[in-house]
This record gives sequence, structure tokens and C-alpha cells, in this order.
Amino acid sequence: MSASTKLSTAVKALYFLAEDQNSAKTSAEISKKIGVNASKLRMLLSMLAKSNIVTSGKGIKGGFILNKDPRHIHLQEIYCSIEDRKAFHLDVQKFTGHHLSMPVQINNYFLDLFAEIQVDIESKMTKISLKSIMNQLQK
Amino acid sequence: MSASTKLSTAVKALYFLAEDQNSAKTSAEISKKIGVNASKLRMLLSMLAKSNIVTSGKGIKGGFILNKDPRHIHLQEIYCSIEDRKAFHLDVQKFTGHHLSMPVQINNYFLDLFAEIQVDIESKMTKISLKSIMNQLQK
DNA sequence: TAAATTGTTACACTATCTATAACAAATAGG
DNA sequence: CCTATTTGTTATAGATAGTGTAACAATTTA
Repeated sequence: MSASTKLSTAVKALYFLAEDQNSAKTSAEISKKIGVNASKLRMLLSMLAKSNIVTSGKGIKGGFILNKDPRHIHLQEIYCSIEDRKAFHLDVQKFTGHHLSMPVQINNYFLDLFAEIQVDIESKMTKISLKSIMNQLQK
Repeated sequence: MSASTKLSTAVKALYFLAEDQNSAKTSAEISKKIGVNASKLRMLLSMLAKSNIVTSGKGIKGGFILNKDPRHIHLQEIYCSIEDRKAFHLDVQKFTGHHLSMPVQINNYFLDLFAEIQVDIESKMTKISLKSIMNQLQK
């Protein structure tokens, strides 16, 4: 599952949970609603539980409940919870030459450039809350 | 080869060609210089030739020559030449439900968001020329 | 004790990536 | 015209990663 698919899947699940914060929803219910395999959903939701974005419970009365105000859940927070890699991870060809050789310098140049882009994207995602997405879609 | 590796590899090759625009360099020479397989380099360079960023010639006196002023070659141009996909291609989970269902709406939301990020990145890459990279590395 | 549900691991299948090889087509020089 | 060289493109075999699902221990409720 790509990082971007993970993110949109997590938002779909959280959106569904946000619609009713009173009763727990099972992975099977969420799966039916958003069309993603229940086992995969549990993998994502267990990570969101570790970040306290949702609470999870096992057993007959178990399932997942949103644990925060949707106004205070931001895309950046969701992303960090479910994905280790940078949002727009980029790699550069390794080159085992002299540390000041041109290829090594260019690798470093691109690492810096990509880091800069990463900062831009993170600042963008930090400004987007689950609530703002919900408002926007209901227009 | 990932899109980002392609880009940094192309820049390394172009950098090398920019250092001497008078004589053609073979893929074998470039390969030795930047540590990338000659066959792979030819694939990249043949695309750059189709975009007229380099010229290519076959035979004994053949090879590649930079065909533009490094001040007028921009990252965006290099990227478009060697890669069809968007720089930061992101995908969203397909969901074959009602066209106004929540999952479909969220897919569309993310497609828009990612397109917006793409525009930001392209404008950033448009401002960076090969010459500016060369200047920066020689500091 | 039984049923339900999470959390995690495993697994077979597919797809993608990687690195290199191979070779036709074109070119230059003699 | 012949030979050596080099690009441009295709193929290919092996490795790596992604996908979708299943399985099941651990936990919880009743």
C-alpha cells in the first residue's frame, strides 16, 4: 500500500468514525463502508490507536472510536502515525567515490532540495484538519 | 530506476557534458565518471536527445554533446524529458461506489490536494537551472 | 465457556525494479 | 565496400517489493 493510499484510506476510516463518536465501529463495518480489506484496515487503525487518534477495544463490544475532536486532527499527524517514510520520499543513486566528487556533491544537492520540498508539504498538511475536509465535502 | 534517481543521474550526466561542450562524450565515458551503467545512461540520454537538451551521434566519432546553454536548462525541463509520471505521483485507492459516496469524494479531495502540491513543486523546479547547480557546487 | 474482535504474522501471488546483455542501425575512416 | 564503433532499443533473468487474504493468539464481554 503506497503512502498516499494509506493516507486517503486512513482519512476515509476516520471520517466514518467521526460521523458517530458514541459507538465503536468494527473493522468489518468500516471495511464495508469504504471498500478496503478489514485486515488491512486493522493494520492502519492499530497504528492510529498507538498515536491516540482512535481508541480500540477487543471482544464483543470492541471496535474503534475516534479519540479526538476532528478539528484537532491534522493530515500531518495522521500521516506520521501510519507511515515512517517521508511523505515524498526520494532517493538518490549511491556512488562510492571521493566525498567531494561531482556525483557525490550532486547527491547531496538533491537530498537538500528534496528535504526543502518535504518541509513545504508538511507545512501544507499541518494546516488541514479532518474537520475542514468534512466541511469541504459537505458543501 | 525511480523518478528521483533518474533526475539526479541525468543532472550528473549533463553536468559532465557541460564541462566541455566541444567534444562528444560516449556513454562509456560518462558511465565511468558518474558510476551509472552505460546502457541505462543511453536510455536516459536518448530521451534528453529527443528533447534537444543534448545531441547524439552514432559511430566512431559519436557520443553526446550538451545542446543548450546550462543557464537555460531547468530541472523541470529535464524531469519532463525523462519521466512521464508527475514528479510526485500519488495514487488513491479505487472505489467503485456511487459517484457521490464519501470514499469517492475523499479520493477526489486527495487528487486535488496532490495536484496542488505538484504545482508547487513544478514551480520550484522551473526556477533551478543546470548552471545554478554548477555554481552552487563550486562554492 | 463461548463468541467476537483486535493486533500481528505469514504466505502465496503478482508486479515492479534492477542490472546487464544483446544486437540492429547508423556512422566514420580507410 | 569493409570494419570498428557507438547509439537506441529490446530482452531477460534475478531480485525486490507490493497485494490481498488468511490465520490465529490475545483479549474482552457476557
